[in-house]
Amino acid sequence: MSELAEPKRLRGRPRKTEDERDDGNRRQALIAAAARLFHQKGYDATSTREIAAQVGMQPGSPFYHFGHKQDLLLAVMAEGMKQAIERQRTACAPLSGKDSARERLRVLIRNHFDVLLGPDSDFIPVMLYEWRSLSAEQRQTITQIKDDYEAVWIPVLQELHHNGQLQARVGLARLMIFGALNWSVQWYEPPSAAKPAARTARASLDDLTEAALALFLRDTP
Amino acid sequence: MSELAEPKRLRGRPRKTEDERDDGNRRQALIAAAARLFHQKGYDATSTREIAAQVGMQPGSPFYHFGHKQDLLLAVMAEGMKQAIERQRTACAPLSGKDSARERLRVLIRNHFDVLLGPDSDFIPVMLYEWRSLSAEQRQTITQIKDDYEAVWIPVLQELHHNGQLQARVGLARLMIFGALNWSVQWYEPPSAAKPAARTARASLDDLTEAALALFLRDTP
DNA sequence: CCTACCGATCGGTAGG
DNA sequence: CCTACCGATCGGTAGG
Repeated sequence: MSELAEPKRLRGRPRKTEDERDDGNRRQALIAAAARLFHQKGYDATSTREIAAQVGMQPGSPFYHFGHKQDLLLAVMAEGMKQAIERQRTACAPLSGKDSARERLRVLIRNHFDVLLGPDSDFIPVMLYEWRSLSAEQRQTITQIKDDYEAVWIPVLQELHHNGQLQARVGLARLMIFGALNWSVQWYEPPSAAKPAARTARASLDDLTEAALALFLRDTP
Repeated sequence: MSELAEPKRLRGRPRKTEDERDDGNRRQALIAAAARLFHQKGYDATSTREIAAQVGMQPGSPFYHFGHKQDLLLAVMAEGMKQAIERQRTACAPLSGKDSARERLRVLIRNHFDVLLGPDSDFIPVMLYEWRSLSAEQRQTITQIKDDYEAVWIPVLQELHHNGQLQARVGLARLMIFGALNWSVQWYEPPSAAKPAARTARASLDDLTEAALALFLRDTP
């Protein structure tokens, strides 16, 4: 009785129903698992077998979806940038022409920290730290998407530069600002309620954002 | 005649003379070769065989000097930090109590860029980007040395904070400043006379230093 | 997507 | 430090 009444199968291979075809589904699962493992252990230290095991596949099966391990890495990065651009667009949507350049930068930085350190934040760190493992053409592909992402920042930084709130040359300032933000992947630990006896008060992503603004920008005149 | 008159052997295995024992010599050669390769291709993508070949050893011979590949990685990082601390001390030596905090920070940043991007700059990038490949104890070892290096920065940043030249909390400011500087490893290309038709005017390490100061510090009142 | 498999490479070791 | 070697693992493939 209970067996027949059980609507969900918690073990074994998932059923493939008519309206829930695998299609890109398994592919997406591979990308997500790869992102997690590449982030945790690095690209070279992760075997395609581990990725397969994480999604319940056999060792050779990832190569049905991706010809080479490198293609999986590219897919992780492309998916991550796609999401990052989408989230950036959403974050900027409420902004109007009335918002100051400082406020617009705040929104961009806050969203960037979220993409780097928030939930589902395996993809972009992989992109930042596994660049070396891409082929030359693959780098071109990602560079184009990354340029799209950064393009939104440039007019904001230029306005701040003209304001006098940002002193350094805009080109170098952009590189250093992204460095300061991206490096947080190396040291940031989210404030956890689980570890109440943490040594130091952990900063929130809002704290990081305010600190970054205070570091980079002069007070508005 | 000419053979007997030839004092140097340019080919073959180097002679081991009485007063030129190998001792740490070969060990140092392994560390230097490992630093170069780890920097170029990453730790996991570099085989101990390649390192051996670079110094003219047989595939198994590095393990006479280092029990494990990981120990070689630790040695690269420790050697790099030792040199970095030494260079930082030398750079700071000419400073006197009369120098402003801004000037002291300038010296620290300029030296840091040199350690990251100047000649013989394979070691520190390896330390920054291969942290993940260390064991827990190894990380402790390096963390201690790194704390020594950063300790010199803290009073300088504190003074700038009290001055009002540095606005952000000193702790977060330090992390973000190091991020901005360390990230340069990812994008910096030295200005090369060899490539006169370079697309953009390449920045020198002095340029980077000034840009960093302009980005982080307010004008002295 | 699984089964069954291959060639290559890798970290590491024994014994001198 | 070399010689000779081993077990393990890995990316990738043929064939269904």
